[in-house]
Amino acid sequence: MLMVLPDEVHCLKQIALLGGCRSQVFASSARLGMELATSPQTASRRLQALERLQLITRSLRSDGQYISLTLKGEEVLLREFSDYGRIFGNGSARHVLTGELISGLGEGRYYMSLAPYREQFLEKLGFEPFPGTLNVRLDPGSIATRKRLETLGWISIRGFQANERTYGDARCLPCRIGDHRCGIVVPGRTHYPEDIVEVISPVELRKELGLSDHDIVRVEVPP
Amino acid sequence: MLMVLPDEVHCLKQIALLGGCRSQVFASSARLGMELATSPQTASRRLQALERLQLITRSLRSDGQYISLTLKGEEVLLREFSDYGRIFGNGSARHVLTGELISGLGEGRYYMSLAPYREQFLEKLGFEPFPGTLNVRLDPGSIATRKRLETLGWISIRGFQANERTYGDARCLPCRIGDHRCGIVVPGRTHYPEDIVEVISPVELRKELGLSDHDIVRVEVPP
DNA sequence: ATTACTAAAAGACGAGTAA
DNA sequence: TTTACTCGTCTTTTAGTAA
Repeated sequence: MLMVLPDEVHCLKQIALLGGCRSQVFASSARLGMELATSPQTASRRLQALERLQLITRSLRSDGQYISLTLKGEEVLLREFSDYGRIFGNGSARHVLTGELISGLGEGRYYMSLAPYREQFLEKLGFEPFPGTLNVRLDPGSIATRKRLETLGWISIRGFQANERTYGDARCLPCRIGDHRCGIVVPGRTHYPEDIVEVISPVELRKELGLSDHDIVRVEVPP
Repeated sequence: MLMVLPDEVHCLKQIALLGGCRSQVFASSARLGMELATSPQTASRRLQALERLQLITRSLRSDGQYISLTLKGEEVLLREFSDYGRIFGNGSARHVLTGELISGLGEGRYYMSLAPYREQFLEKLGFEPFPGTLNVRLDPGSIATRKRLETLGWISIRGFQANERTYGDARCLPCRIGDHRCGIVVPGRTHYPEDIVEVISPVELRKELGLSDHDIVRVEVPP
């Protein structure tokens, strides 16, 4: 687990605020120094540090530099956002994700069949998951909403060891599809594609709702 | 405009995460030092600094201290939250505030009658406000939602000078009550009670919706 | 104008101590 | 155990310089 200093997070945030999340942003150290209330030298050093931490990428010009956040950098900020979300409560806002049903690789089915996971879902979500997951590729417009979900109350699922293998941690967010209580499941540390969510439920949703590939699915949070 | 260092914000955030926003939290410098990855001495110095900035209040015991955030401290954090909200987009989530209609002090009516304000509302919101505001005292459950609104796209209203007086800045968030497009208005710098929102609209809502004091009002964001 | 380096100045850090 | 000092050390900052 790498340590990012508050000063560095602050710098990263300013870059993101300038638009460094969506695209690269042109900014000189002098300008960044203004925003951070430091000297250009310090701002420059911050950028070097962030680059070394692989939180940003840069391309230098003679009159400034193009900066953009890496995925890793965005994750650092997302974690901050999540902290603040917890501080200020998650309100009663309703989040709706829409996307198209796709077929996964069958990995979900495998993991959902493992007793240590099943037991935790039963205990923490209140239902035993059907062995299989519903994979949804989000509409572009739902991706921002997906990021917002990070601030909500995820239930953590602990990993375990078995057969000389390690099964990782995961987390789960209660949700609903139609009238069915479900859960969005995200595997622990790995970097998961941001436009895909994997949903479990007590029943086989595909059959229950008569869904097939490319159908539009609507996931609502909270349930 | 006071300057709060990133290290100090970080410390403030940890206190809030421990529950310092809702009530006072018992924490020793040693414990805080653990969370902040610093020595107890540094954590202690941070607390002293935050107290001097009036961002927290403390009461010392022989075996630790009770800490709680002040309103000012919470505002600092809220501003951070708002920054992150802007970075990660504001999603398509729907926020609903409910509360009881109360009668204001007539100040809203006065301010809404001033041409420089009226013109800005027309330009930026798309309507000329009825000269008067609807004051709503939020249900306790809506207060967290109200805080969440801070991360959304507020429209800024500039103040002006007239008759040897200064009229302050304000900001406004488009919303709706029933089928009427409205706006939540918050005066600039002053400390506004967190459980009250002031709503403007192109029409006299009290008459239009047949409302009177103590009626329940439902404000939806976005419109 | 920029970035990045070096070196002097400033400031923060944490061990030790007292209450 | 605490908090909050002091003090020596070390890190960070910024001014200055070069590219």
